[in-house]
Amino acid sequence: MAKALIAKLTALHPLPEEDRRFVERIVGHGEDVAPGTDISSEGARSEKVHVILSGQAYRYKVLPDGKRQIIGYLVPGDFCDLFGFLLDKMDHSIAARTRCRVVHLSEADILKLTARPMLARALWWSELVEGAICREWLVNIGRRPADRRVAHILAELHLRLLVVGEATESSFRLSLSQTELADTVGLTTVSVNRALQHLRRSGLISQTSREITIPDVEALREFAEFDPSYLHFRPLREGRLMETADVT
Amino acid sequence: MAKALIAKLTALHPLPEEDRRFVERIVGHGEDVAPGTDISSEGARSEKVHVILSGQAYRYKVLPDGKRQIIGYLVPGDFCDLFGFLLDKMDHSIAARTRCRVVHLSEADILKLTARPMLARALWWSELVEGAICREWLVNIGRRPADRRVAHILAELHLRLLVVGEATESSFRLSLSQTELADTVGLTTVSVNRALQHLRRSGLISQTSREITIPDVEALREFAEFDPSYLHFRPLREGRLMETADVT
DNA sequence: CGACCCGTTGATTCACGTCAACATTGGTGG
DNA sequence: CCACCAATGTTGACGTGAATCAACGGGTCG
Repeated sequence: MAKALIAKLTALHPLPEEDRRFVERIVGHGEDVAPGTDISSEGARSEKVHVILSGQAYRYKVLPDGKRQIIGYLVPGDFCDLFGFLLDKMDHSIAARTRCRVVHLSEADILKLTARPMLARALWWSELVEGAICREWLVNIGRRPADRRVAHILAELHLRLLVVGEATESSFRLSLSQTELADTVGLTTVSVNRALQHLRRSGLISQTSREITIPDVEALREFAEFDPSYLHFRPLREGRLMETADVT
Repeated sequence: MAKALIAKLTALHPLPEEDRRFVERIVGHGEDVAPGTDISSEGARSEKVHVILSGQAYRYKVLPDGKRQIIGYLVPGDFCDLFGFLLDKMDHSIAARTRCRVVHLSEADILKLTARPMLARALWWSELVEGAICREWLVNIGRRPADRRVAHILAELHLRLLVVGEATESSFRLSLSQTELADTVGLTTVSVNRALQHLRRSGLISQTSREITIPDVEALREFAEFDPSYLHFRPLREGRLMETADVT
């Protein structure tokens, strides 16, 4: 049940068998969260840290007038709310997109986790990558026209899914609705719809229902100005750094 | 010379005298960087971590067509590029806005820093807050009209400056040009200019050259939908957490 | 079968971008 | 001290990309 989490934590570095069993022991089995419900809400001062074991979730904020902005996606292995933990209270909400299996870790659990250099470092890494993605989204929303914006998020999702084995070289299943896509890239559903049509007509993607195929990945990326380096898939560099000490 | 850095690291918690002297020893005196020049460039694989001792800098990316998006501001005490360090290479650039004094820390230095629980925790905290700001910017750019966008960044800058004693309750010096403001909030200079005019005409701000006064802070914040909680100025909660162990 | 969510489309509006000129400021060197 | 220049701020006219509004079709679920 902690498979995804362990996979994530070992993406960086093999995890000592001891750490591995330690994680398994800690996480237990978690509980289910129904699609559409909050895992953690803005303003909450949770005593627990939530970790997604399976399913997908997203971070979001809503404005007074009801507009929503999605500010990140969470996949199995992700920690939801180190925020509520280290920083007073949550500054945004997290909702389950699909049915999710979520574990609640106590402060003590987190303490034990982060006391282990390898695990602590994995947490750091994951946080830095999430920050990098957020910055790239800022560029995407702030400076790109609608069609490139949509192309960019598609290219990102494709690669992220590819890396975890949930996409092929040239196709993937887009699990997001156009509404979610719109709230992610700062457009309306109508604009997203038209942007997708534009991408289809240009032959950059083709679509049957939610299955998206990308005939020429390079072409899509170029159009989207997508440079994958911000995803940092070659995680830690050969660094001696932190090999010995706890950078956490 | 390390004053600002120490101030930052102690914002969370008083730093043991020992840690304090340790920091002072490590940082040395740094070197000057002229305004407008990069402290760290996208794609760089720096062996060093840069820390701003004085002056201001910003993170940014530029698109193929020359458009620029500013994705964060750095103030004295901030670490520039844990990225280049933990994650292979820089995914964005950092430029000095004003003359900056910058120290270069080696891997060994960072190791020594982060080996100290208090300092490591301060790093974590600072990273989390930066992430929170980035997310709020995403909302700002993605979902707010031009005038609110500008109002929001003004409200944020005002508060951030106020906290470090560089603003009064009702006024501050806006050191950013309208061009920089525009690249921050994803608009053009013309739109920023008109948004500012709108704010002036509504009486939400008044301006003499770069000095901005805010007659009614609450009014501005309400208009901007600015809720300061994402800045997390009440840093760590009473948490026993990490009091004893190294969460870093 | 009806209710609802999702995708799609067309007509229209409007916020913001673009372009171009001009004013103002501040710094620099003669 | 003034002349010059570059960067910054301001303004108007105009174009356009995306929002808005509204309607409709298809799939799914109770």
